[in-house]
Parts: sequence; C-alpha cells; structure tokens
Amino acid sequence: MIDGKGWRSGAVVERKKLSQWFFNISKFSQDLLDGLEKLDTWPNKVKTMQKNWIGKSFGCEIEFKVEGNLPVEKIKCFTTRPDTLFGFSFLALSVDHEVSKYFIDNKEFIKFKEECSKMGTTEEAIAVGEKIGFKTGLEAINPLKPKEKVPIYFANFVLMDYGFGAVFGCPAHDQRDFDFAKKYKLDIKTVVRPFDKDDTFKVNDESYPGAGILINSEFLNGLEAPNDSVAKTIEILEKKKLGNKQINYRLKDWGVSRQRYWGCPIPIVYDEKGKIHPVPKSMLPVKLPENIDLNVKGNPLDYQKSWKEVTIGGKKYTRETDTLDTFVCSSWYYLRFCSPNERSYGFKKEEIDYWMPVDQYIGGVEHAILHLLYSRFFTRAINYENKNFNVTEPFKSLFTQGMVCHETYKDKNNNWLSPDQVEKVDNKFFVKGKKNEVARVGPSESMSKSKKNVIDPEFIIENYGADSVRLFILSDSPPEKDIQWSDQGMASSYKFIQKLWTLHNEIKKKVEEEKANNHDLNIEKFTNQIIEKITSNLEKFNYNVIIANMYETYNFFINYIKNNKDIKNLEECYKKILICFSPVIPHLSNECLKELGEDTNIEWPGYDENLLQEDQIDLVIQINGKKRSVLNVKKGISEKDLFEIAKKDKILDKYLSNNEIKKIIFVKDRLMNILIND
RNA sequence: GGGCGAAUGGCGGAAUUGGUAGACGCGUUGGACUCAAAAUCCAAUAGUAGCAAUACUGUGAGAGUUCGAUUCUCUCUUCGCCCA
Repeated sequence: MIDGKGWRSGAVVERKKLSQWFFNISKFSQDLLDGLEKLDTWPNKVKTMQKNWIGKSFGCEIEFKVEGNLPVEKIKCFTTRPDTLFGFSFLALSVDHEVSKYFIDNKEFIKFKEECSKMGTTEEAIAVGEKIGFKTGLEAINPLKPKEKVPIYFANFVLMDYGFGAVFGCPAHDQRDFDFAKKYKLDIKTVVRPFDKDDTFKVNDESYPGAGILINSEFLNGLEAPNDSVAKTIEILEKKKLGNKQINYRLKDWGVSRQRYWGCPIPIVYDEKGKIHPVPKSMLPVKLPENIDLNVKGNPLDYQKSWKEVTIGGKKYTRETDTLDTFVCSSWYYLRFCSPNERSYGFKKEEIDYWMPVDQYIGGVEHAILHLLYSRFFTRAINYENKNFNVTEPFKSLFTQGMVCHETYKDKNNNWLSPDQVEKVDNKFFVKGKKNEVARVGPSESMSKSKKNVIDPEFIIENYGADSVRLFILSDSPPEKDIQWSDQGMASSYKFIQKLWTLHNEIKKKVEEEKANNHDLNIEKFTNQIIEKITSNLEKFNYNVIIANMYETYNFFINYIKNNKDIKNLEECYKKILICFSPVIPHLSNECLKELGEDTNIEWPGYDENLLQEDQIDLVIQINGKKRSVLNVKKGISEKDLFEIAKKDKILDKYLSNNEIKKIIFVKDRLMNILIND
C-alpha cells in the first residue's frame, strides 16, 4: 500500500464490511498455547512468536452505566488495566458499536465513519495515526466513583474486534488515550507513579504506561501496578458486581475467504432464499472450472454461470464463489502425504497412525506463525470431532533454516539488475557491456525474483555439478542462518570435489597395486573418530561442521597415503568415510563406492567407542590459571605422577622451584592448575 | 516502545557445554613449477615486542561468581528478528 492506494492497481484502499467464511481457530487459543509446552524440540524463538501471536491477556469486563438522551443504559468494556479506573476521563466506542445504530442517519456521523475507514487497522497504524472522535452526547459513570461522569465518543482507534468494541480511556497511562485527550481537551489524571518518583508525580508530555505505585486512587492507593493492582481491582469489582475477570486472546478467527480464482473452492451452496447448505459428500470435491476468463474485474468465478449455478436433488442452488486461502491446503498436506494413493478420501486412518506426527519438519522461519499455527489448529480441529484421529501436534520436531542471500543491483533508472547483468571491474560494478554506466550495489537480501538477485540453479548445477552446489550451500554458515551466495565459495567447493576425486583414484591405485599386509591402528582410530563426529553433527544439524570434518578427513588421507604402504584396512576405512560423505555429496560418494565394488546394501557405519580415545593425551598445565605448558602423557595419569612430570618440565620448573605451592587443582585427563605465591 | 536472540582474526565460522580460544574454509603473503599467466603444490597467517625460545594483550564495553569464563550472573552499547 502506498499513500493509501494499492501498489499495483492504484485503487484507493478502504475498509469494507464483507460477509466471509471463518475457521474458528480462536476456540483453540488456550489449547494451542498449552500445546507449545510439549514441543520441546521446537526452537524457542518460534514458540515465543506463537505465544505472542495468541496473545493471552488477563483483564476484566466492566459494565459502565450510561446517562443521556438515548435509550442506552449500559456499555460493556474489556480492559487489561482496570486498576487505572480512577484516571478514567472518557469512554471510546468503535464506529461499529451497537450504539451507532442511533446515528445511522446522522450525516456528520456518516462522514466521520468514512474518515475512520481510511485508517489502517494494524496496531501500528493506530498508534501512529491521528486520533479522531465523534461525540455521542452520552455520559458514562465511573463504577468506582459514581458521582463522576465522563463523555462517550466514537473513536477511530477502537476496533470492534477487540474486547466489546468499547474501551475506557485513561489518558495518563495509555498513549492513544493521551493523544485523544489532548486533542479534545479532556482530563488527564495521573494514577500511577514510577517507583523512583513521589506521589506528586504528574504525567505531562506523554503518557506513563509503565509499572509503579498507584496514587490518587482512594482505596487502591499504594498498590503495585500492574500485577497487584490489577488483581486487587478485579477482586473489588467482582465483589461489588461491577465487573468480571476475563481472559482475552489476541488470536482472531481465521478468515479463509478469498475473492479470486486460484484456491480451493469452498463446498457451500445457497438456495433461492439465500440459505446456506453444505455440498453433499457425494459431490465432493468441488473442482474449479477450467477454461475461464481471468481478465475480468473482481472474482472470475462470479462470471462463470455454468459453474456457479448447480442443481442438487432437482433443486437449484448457487455456489459460493469465494475460494479458500492457500494456507488451508498447506495446513493438512502432510496428512495427504501419508496416503498419496487414496482415491476416496483425503487420508487413511491406518496410514496416519503409522506416519504421523512428522518426525522432523524443516522450513524457513517465515512460517513460524501462520503456516505452523494453522497446521497445529487443523490437527486439533480434526481430532475434536473424530476421536479415532489421534494426532494433535503435527510436527514433533522443527528446524528453521536460513535463506540464500545475494547482493542487489540497480541501474541509473532504478531498475533491478540481475547478477549476470553486472560486471566487476577494479572493485566497482558496471552494467555489463556498458563500461561507463555504474551499477548501484544494494544490500544483500534473500534471493527473490522481484529483486532479480537470483542465481539460476540449473546453470550452476550444469557448470559445477549438484554435489558441488550441495557442498557449497552447506559449508561455512550454520543452516539456521542466512548464507551469502559467493561465486568464489562455489568455485572452491568445486575444487574440493576435484581433490576428492584425485584422492579416490590414488587410494584405488594403492589398493589395487600394493600388498595388503599391515593392519594399521592409526587409520582405524582416525576413521572411528571422524565417523563419530560426522554422525553426531548430522544429528545436531551442524552441517557446516560436517564440511570441516570432511576437509579434515581429506587432509588426513592425502598425507596418510603418501607416508604409508601395504595397509590392509585402508580400503575398509575409506569405504566407511565415503558413506559418511554421502549425505553431502551423494553422487561422488556413490560413484566411488561403486568403483570399489560396493554397490548395494550400504549401511551407515558404526564406530568403536574404545577407539575414540587416544592412549596418549595432551594435558594442559596452568600456573595460577594461565596456560604455561602442554604435556603429552598417558591417559588416566594420576595427579601425583603428572606433578612429577611437570616438575621436570623446563618452563614449569622456572615457576615451581622458586615459589611456594599453595594448591593444586587437578581435573583428570583435562588439566592441572598449580597455584603458587609469586 | 515491548519480547526474543546475537556480537569471536581481514571474512564465513569452530570450541567436547565451565577447562589448550580461533578447528575447517575463504582471503592475504612468501616460495616451488612455468618463457609468462592460470591451475596445482609447499609454507606462514589474532595483535604487539623479539632473530628466536618466549612474554604480554585478546572472544562488543564494564563489573561479578570461580583455581579457571567465549561459555554462568548483572549493567550498558550495537545489530538482527518478531510484535507493535
């Protein structure tokens, strides 16, 4: 949206009332919130995002008595801050509040309502936008102070879908109320002071929404806000039957209607009187019409008479032409994936029981809220009416991966340029083929067609091979982070593949030509250690570290074959290594394994715990907490023996012989810290 | 404004979860090969001082806990994400 108009069509954006289809996701608010607790292998980040999105808040509904010349006796409000009731100076209603029915013919009110519809409905738009009001002439009575009457307004910052479309205004402690009160010259009564101020504190240039102590509030004075004060006020209001404790959720019902062609049809028809009927099961699924003219204003389905009009059981009906939000399909596709060949139903119970829940789900963080929350809702909704559907959480474990990013480029006319339309000369970027036209370099962003900062995967795969691309994508950056596309990085991954191939040929030659007489423990140990490392890194999603492990392995083997001959277990170890490499570079590993006669029946290699540890270890000796020497000693060495060796060490001796030893800290097979007086 | 998270060489990033900081790669520098370049190979590469052995400093800043802190606690700064 730019300047209140659609960025593509230029149409003025305004709020309209539409009747649409909703999924009752809010019914599951509490359950969706509780379920998060059990998802212990989901990233906390995603869980907090969902928690905030559901937005549970404790508050209170309060009934305000109303006086004035309209037949309105009382108005119900929801508030999270009933404790600031003594700072009450106006009551604000949504323009859609039922009181508005008395103003339906009022020209000024109509104009005001129009004005309101121009403001966005996000909390941000409301915070930033100008607050305007329309006086109803009614007055509300403060329930805690019956002699006090305050004006009632319609206001643009109150929305019908929050609480009851009515809020009580406390300008001193809410910025929106503050802005409104300033504009209409209403009272600003300070009722909370910060902890570090005294009772004479007065709100001045902006509201004070923070924590503190209640003041100017008669019997509530001295309470700590908000925790104590809110609870206490609710208690008092309930006792006096003026209000009720209430829990409110930010999560709204899910509006699934879309006025467009692409989407799953909503299986609903209307009879001649406009009454709603579900399409009978035998006629499901409702399919979209083909050969449709998409060049129409509005929803193309509305124009498709042959599809829209339908006869069921001899009666004429009209189809619902709204289609479902695409998120609906992505909310249950994983169930369909369990039974891809089932023709008569979406999925089969036995198959759901076998496959679900998804053990490991991988996707971008951009799905943290909507897709993942909707999916969690879907399984709950199905489970709600079908007791033999046993899944409530669809994804047992979640991993959110980062995106591939690239610099962005623009020409002098502000048009996006793709990386291959740009060339680099002496560290400056130019439009390709035009040496005098500089290309402007923008920030690196996730690859998108609209910004043209994309690298064609087909082209790269053709050039470097799929294994090189996999290797590059996985190298350097941890998978949960965005990675920077770099041609240089791509090229170096390619080089590594070449090196591995050279290594392979040398090993193969050795295996074929040499007498395999000697069983070598070193290569066996190394292989075991690397299998252990790669296996555990694979489980922990430390894919970038696996690449480092692969380089380590290469470095070890290339030196090893130079310096060793006639090794009996070289082939066996090398084959295990190739299997470990196969998740990253499947094509090369399989090719190499095949060349060594290992075609089928490949199993992930295990490792021998006993071979993981070295007999000799490097042990750190610290003097007063500072590393002074590293001694290569037998594993499991005792404190006494180690100390004897340490005393003979040249560097350590310098410290030890001239100073009194106060204390020795010894951690077996880790380190020794000798504290001395100096 | 609120919530969550992050900060480590020139760069991407490792670090057995409190125990040798900088694995591995990129880049850079020097060397070999070459008529030359590319490719390849060898070596060096946190900073400061020193020919060197070595010493000191060093994981955003400051404090704290500890024999010992990149890791735990508090305060601050900057950045990122989400909600506004």
